[in-house]
Amino acid sequence: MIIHSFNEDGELLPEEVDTINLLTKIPIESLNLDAIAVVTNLYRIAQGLRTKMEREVLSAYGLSWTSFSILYDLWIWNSIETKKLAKSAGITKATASNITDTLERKEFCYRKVDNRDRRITFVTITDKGKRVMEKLYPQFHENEVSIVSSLSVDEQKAMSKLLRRVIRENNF
Amino acid sequence: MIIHSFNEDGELLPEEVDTINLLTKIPIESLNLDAIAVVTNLYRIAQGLRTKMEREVLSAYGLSWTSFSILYDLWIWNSIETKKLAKSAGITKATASNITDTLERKEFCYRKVDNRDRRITFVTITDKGKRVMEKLYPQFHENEVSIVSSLSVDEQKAMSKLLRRVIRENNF
DNA sequence: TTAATATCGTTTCATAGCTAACGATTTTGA
DNA sequence: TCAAAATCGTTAGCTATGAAACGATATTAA
Repeated sequence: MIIHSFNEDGELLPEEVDTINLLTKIPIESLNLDAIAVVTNLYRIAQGLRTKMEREVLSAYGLSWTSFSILYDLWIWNSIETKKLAKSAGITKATASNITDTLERKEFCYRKVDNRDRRITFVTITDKGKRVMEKLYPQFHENEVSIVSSLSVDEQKAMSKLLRRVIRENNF
Repeated sequence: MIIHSFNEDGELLPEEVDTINLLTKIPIESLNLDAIAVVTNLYRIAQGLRTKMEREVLSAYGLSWTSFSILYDLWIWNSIETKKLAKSAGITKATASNITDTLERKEFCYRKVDNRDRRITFVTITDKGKRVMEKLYPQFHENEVSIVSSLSVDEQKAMSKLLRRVIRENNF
């Protein structure tokens, strides 16, 4: 009956119905089903987005989602420290270092130690890297638009507004 | 000035402002800034969510995000085919196979071939696995609730509704 | 100045994750 | 009936990923 009151309008996805049916049988003091719905569905879209982009756009260029996001940052900022690169992509410095290796091997970027502070390494996009992004990004963006096209512009704006609040509150 | 009309209320995150400033200089026929905002912020939360959970909850149990999601599915369904496991977690069968290896080594689950169709392998959670989830899940859920607590219940419901539409339209 | 501390990027090592190929099994179609 | 096709999970070989440790450099404190 929790299901009933929670799914009066048949709004829930089939997986959500299964999950709630089973979770409510498990002895947990307080279960916040709305929070579960937000988190689960949010992550599901992110995962789908990533997989779709890798399959339909990025694989043709031999780029993973994370490699792309690193190259994207380089495209936007031209030259940037490894640390900022890692933070922006939400990965560790170690991973950023590895991915920079890969991108460097493909000649999409190069490294240069900062002379003023020799602990810092600047990563810079090459012309080859720029050409790839100029060809790649329009395709990426097209898919991006397509994925959210089921929402009206107002709904997109409303969604972004809520998402930003979550980002701010959690320092994401 | 695009920025101006787009950020009249100071709503945008600093990274968004940087990105738009630079993207609008790049020659791309049509740029849908609302779509970019939704996709970018959505993924950013998913990444933050995953990292936070791994650091603050899952690492104590030696579980990655994906290992957890597999174990969670087993907890909910008790016994399930490898293929469904992979689909539910949004990973390939190969990865699901690897993670099942790891979980089996920790004695959180075991495999059993289906007698009616010997191509199918059922993965089943063990008592040890269940005990871990009973201890782990409340902590996970607590964080889940905390992360979306900046939204009111109505906002959470509205958000989920929009998210579900995107999932349905994209078959995510 | 010098010693202690902090910061930055890399390396190491384990697991996660993908694609492609494979062996075993079941289903289909002539 | 029986060969061809489809399906399932695993393996092989690769890159991605993070934690921890490390070397080099910079900053701080005495």
